[in-house]
Amino acid sequence: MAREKRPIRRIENVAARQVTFSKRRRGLFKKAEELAVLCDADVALIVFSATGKLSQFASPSMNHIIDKYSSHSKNLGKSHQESSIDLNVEQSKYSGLNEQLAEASRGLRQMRGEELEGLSAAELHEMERKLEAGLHRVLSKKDQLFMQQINELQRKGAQLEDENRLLKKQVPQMPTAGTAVAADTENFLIEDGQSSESVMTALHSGSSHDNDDGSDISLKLSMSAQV
Amino acid sequence: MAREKRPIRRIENVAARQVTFSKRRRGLFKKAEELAVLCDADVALIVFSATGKLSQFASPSMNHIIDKYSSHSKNLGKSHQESSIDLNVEQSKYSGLNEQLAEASRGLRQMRGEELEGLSAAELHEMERKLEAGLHRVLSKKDQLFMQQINELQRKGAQLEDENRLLKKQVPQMPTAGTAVAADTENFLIEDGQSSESVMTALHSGSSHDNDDGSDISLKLSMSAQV
DNA sequence: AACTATTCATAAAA
DNA sequence: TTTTTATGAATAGTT
Repeated sequence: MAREKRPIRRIENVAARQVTFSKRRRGLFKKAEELAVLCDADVALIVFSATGKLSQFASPSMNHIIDKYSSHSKNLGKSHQESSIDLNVEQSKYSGLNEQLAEASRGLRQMRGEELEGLSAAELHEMERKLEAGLHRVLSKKDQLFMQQINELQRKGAQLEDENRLLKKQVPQMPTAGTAVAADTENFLIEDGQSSESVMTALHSGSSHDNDDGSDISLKLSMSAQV
Repeated sequence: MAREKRPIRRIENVAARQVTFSKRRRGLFKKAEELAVLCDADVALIVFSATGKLSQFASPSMNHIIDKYSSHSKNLGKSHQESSIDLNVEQSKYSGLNEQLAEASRGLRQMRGEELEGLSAAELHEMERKLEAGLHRVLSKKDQLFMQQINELQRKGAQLEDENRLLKKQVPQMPTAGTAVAADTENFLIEDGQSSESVMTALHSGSSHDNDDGSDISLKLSMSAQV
């Protein structure tokens, strides 16, 4: 794209390669962001230079896209049968709660409709209070289940890590996986004070906006989707 | 880059957006590959179109890069330093959402209080609709984040399992080990038949009679009382 | 890092 | 969608 057309082969000269890398990397990231913005697409770009330095761009977030990617590529995936540790999520718990939520919501909506017609305000208030308390409980329960799920997965992961570490000790030649290099990105904190406070809820309307390929599936589980 | 310079904003016209997406996507992937080849870099590019269609490119392989990325961005944190896999949960996201929830709930509750005093029903209805939509969005987001979290943990767990399996093969004293399947992750699918019916919400009052557990029951009681 | 001469990418139109 | 074409961008080689 300039003085001469460069054949697309590995640039042997190290200095030249480095310079080209800098220039093209900038261009690539710029284009990636433009695509995301212009076309409302989810984009994730990860680049490691030959020297191991990381650059990244992600449209909603790297985690979001990697998750989406994982789900997308293997929905019919295998099930780690060899492992004694089960990493599957029990969905049944959630679906049950979601049904309750839907039902409660229906009730609430109905109640409100009646309210406009003119029943005793105090009476309605009491009913509403009860309903809300119920919903609150259900939602709290849902959060709790989510947190339980996460905690359990973390526990199992830690367990696997321990086992892993032990195994590595027994295999001297085994190289460790990750190369440590620079670092950056966003990172995580873990605290734990689960929510609290009030609650609420809701779900969505019947129109199933079907994607042709339902890539977004994962977030539909609970209650709905479009953010 | 052509007849006219286009501002980098979301293209509202759907057809135009689609056309631009096709063109730019091709260009972006081409550039990504060129960078990988010319500069001997590891590159991973994942793109989901607005309609959910996936496109991807990865230099050595998607799994390789995602793993490398995971190791790289990991823990500035505690434990698990030996492992390249980060099992920490990002919690900060939730706290922000919970604040929003609390605020929205406050608004809703307040609004209901006013309703009893007698403002225009239509007006109130509109306000309620808006508030509910907002709550809906926040809750959906929350669920989404939870699911993301769980997906990621599962993915990482699966990764550890794979690594584990590999290690076991190399340890004579430890017989078991399955056939190693290449590949990656897991996942569970959530089918979706999403509810339907719109809904909504409620929040609570201060009294926390925490769920001992009979949340379902009490909820159903209040509902039936209502109906 | 800055500067061009070129090639490339692409917006609009078909 | 793909092609065409006029034009804006990206960048290879140079300074």
